[in-house]
Order: sequence, then structure tokens, then C-alpha cells
Amino acid sequence: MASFRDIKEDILARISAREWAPGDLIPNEAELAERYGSARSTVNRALRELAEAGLLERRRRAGTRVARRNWRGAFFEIPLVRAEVEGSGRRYGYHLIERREEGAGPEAAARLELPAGAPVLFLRCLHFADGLPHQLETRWINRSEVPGAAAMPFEAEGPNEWLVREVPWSSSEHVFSAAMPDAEERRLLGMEAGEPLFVLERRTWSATATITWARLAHPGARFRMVSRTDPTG
Amino acid sequence: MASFRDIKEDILARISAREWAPGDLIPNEAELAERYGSARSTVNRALRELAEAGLLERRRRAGTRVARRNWRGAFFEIPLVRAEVEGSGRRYGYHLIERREEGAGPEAAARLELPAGAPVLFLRCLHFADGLPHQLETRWINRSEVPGAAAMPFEAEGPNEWLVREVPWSSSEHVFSAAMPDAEERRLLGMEAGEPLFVLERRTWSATATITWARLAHPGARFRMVSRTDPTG
DNA sequence: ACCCTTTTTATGTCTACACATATTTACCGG
DNA sequence: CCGGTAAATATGTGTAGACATAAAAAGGGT
Repeated sequence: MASFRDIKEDILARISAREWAPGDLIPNEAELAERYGSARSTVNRALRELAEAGLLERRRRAGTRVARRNWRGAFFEIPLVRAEVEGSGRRYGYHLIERREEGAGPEAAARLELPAGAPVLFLRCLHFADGLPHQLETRWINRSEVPGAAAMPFEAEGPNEWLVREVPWSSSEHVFSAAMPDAEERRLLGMEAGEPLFVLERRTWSATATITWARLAHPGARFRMVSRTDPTG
Repeated sequence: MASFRDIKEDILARISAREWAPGDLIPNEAELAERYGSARSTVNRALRELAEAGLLERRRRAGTRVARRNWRGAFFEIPLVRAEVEGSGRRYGYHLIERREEGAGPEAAARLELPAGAPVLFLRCLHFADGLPHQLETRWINRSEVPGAAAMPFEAEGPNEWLVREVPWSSSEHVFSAAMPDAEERRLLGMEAGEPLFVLERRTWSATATITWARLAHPGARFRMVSRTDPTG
């Protein structure tokens, strides 16, 4: 009797060995169930999970085939700066540069999808790794959506850590890019002339509204973002 | 009678509304099954999928609780250049700059985890969007692992597209960074002085060996990588 | 050939039940 | 009070069977 894990493994092996090549139709659930000596439900779970992982494509009546393009993407852990720094064995440091409660200006309004003048909290802070500037964080928080933020000084703890812990969110957007720092950014991050920035912009939404927008800028010479993937899960 | 989708949705709503807060124990499967008027298997599937998505934590005998940290990461589609360019409504163009079959030098050997002198294929090519240089691709392919590559001129089609279609792989690594272009890169990509590069390095493995290493460099002023995520799936 | 309807078929989902397994809780002897 | 063992319990997985649903295939009339 084969478990759904055994079945997944066996099918994966056949795909790897090209016994079933991309585009090929594989036997239907009933037949596989007989082969493996299992119930159809068990085979169904194995096939469903492989399809969710992107290795198979399934359509009612048309059957199950090996996915043509084996390319789905990559899963990136977006760690908290603190965890990222400490995880690589360096000492983490934090410093609040600026904190302002204000009405949204045109930029903040656009980023947070709010009307101009809506109450926002503006923050700017620096994160250090072994005493060296590692990330410059510029952030707006929607005060209507996150009332608790008004009471937080953010002097000992960064807003990212606090938000992740305290505020439930339901979706997010990340934009990666490379840019040149302006004079102030270069000064704050202690960068050489001609050194680029690696920039990550992140927007986070609750079920109903934008919670926060952040721009996380790293000195290009000292930062690489790595991800490893295994398509089978 | 509630379907497993209805149940997921309802539980998600309760989590969003903080009726069940992070860390809270939620009712067990049997009780939920009774509430929703469904079988325990149905509830089990809903809870299992929410746990896989990272919203719940489940342990035998200990029960199911709302996950404490709602932060998992983000899934990035890493599209083929062609698909990325055409998907945004621009015209795609390709040009092969250089193709050499050779023994691995020290850099190629290190990238591909091969002994020096092992047979490799070196490629350099440009991808265009609406006639403007969009990506400079520098690549080594392990000829032992991909024998078919020797017969490919890569004059009409880029190696990435061909590899994704023809070669099965099992895992990959991506490294993002920002860098300054050298004089040749600046010339090939038609970049302004002082403009940074957005660089993606990708290594791909089969079950047994490294298949290929690629460095994909984009002009920073013209490239942003975007990803949207919904933790519920 | 064509368009429309019916049949067939593979997957999608659900049920009720059973047994396995990991953990906690309760109990008991010292 | 401690430590070891047994019972209780929530989840994990499996079975057989049923009906739903999407989509391909077959058939029928023009």
C-alpha cells in the first residue's frame, strides 16, 4: 500500500527520468490507484499537490499531464533586517533619525492610496550590521489603519518589527530596483562615491486599506539578496 | 453544507477580524465539522491548506492555533525575458554577441562547481525591448550535463529559453544585487554615465550536477522587478 | 461541411468510518 | 515530590463510495 508521499515521490522520479516527459499525458487516477494499490483519493492528493507545486497540469476530462514549463518562480524569505543581520553572525544596531505625525503630502498620499491630508506617520531610521550602516528605512504608516502606532516612539525598536508583530495584513507588494543614492543617502549609509543602492520598496495592505509603505535602501557594495528554491516543495 | 473553500474563507475572516488572535487555540476539527455541518475530512483539508499557507500552526494532540508571526516571504515569478518584455506590450529582440566552446577557466569552474578545464560553453547575448537594450546575459553551460547545447547556435533564440524548454532541473539559486557597469557593459546596454545595474545571478542544478550559471544585468534606470503576494494563496 | 445537443469521461469534492501517531494529561508507585 | 507508565485526545492518513462538474467526443439534423 503506497502513501500519498510515496506516490508523489515515484511520480517525481519518473518525471526526472523523463519516463514521462513535459507535455505527456500520465495515466488517470483510477489506473494509478490500481498500480499503487491505493484508493483514488490517495492518488488524487498526490497529484493535486504536485499540480500545486507546478509540476503537473490537470484538467477535468482531459487528464493530467507533465507541465511544459518547469519554471514557476522563486520563494524569497524577506527577513526582518534584525534577523537577517543577526542570522549572519553580525551585531545588529538601530537608530531613529526622524519621526513626524502629519497630514499626507502628495507623495505619501499616492503611496498609501489615501486622500491628501489623511493622517500619516513618517519615519526614517537606520539599521546597522557590526556598526556599519546596512539599511536606510523610509516609511509612511496609515494612522487610521494602525491607531496603535501613534503611541509608539520607535526609538528602541524599528517600525518593521513592530508592525509585523502587531498588525495583521493580507497582501503585499515588493519592488526591487537599483538606483543611485542622493547626497544625504550616501552620507547616512557611509557610501563611496559612485556606489549604487539596492532598493526594496514594500507596500502592505489589510483587508480594507493600505497599512504602510516602506523604502529599504542598502549599499550595493555590501548587500546581496539570496534565495534557493526546490520546485517540489 | 460548507465546502472546504467556504471554511477556509470563514476562518480567514475570523483571523482578520481578530476573533481568533495570533497564538489562540481554535476549535478542534470535530467541533468545527459540527459547526459547519461538514465532515471532519472537509474541515481537515481547509485547516491543512491554511497551515501550509502559514496562517495556522497545527500539532497532534495539541490542536490548531493561529500562527504568531504572519510573515513568510514572497513568491517571485522569474519570467523569461521574452515573456516579460512581450507581456508588457513591448517588442522583443535578441542578439548573440559571443559563443565559445572551451575548457573551464577559474571563474567558470568556480561558478559551475567543476574542475578547471572541464568542457563548458560560454555565451554572451543581448535582449531588447522596443529596440532598447534591456538585458545583458552572460552565461556558462556545463557541456557534460547538457550535451545538446553543443549543436545549438543560439543565434535566433536565447539560451535561457532553450534550456528551460529542453533541460530538466531540480533546484536553483538566485542572487539579486546592484552594481556599477564596466565600460563595455555600459556601451552594450546604452547606459548613461553614473547609472547602476540591477543584476540577477542564477545557478541551476539537475539532480546530479550544476547545469548552468547566468548573470542577467539590467539598466537600473529602466528596470524594476515587481511581485505581489497574497499569503492565503 | 457545419452547428447544436447529448453522452462519456477524468478530475473535483464530499462523506462516514477506521486506524496511526504524536503529545499531553492523569495516575501511581516509590 | 519525582519519575515512569498508561490513558486520553487532536491531528494525520487511508478506504470505499457517491455525486458534481468541466470538457472532449460522438452523434444528428441541416
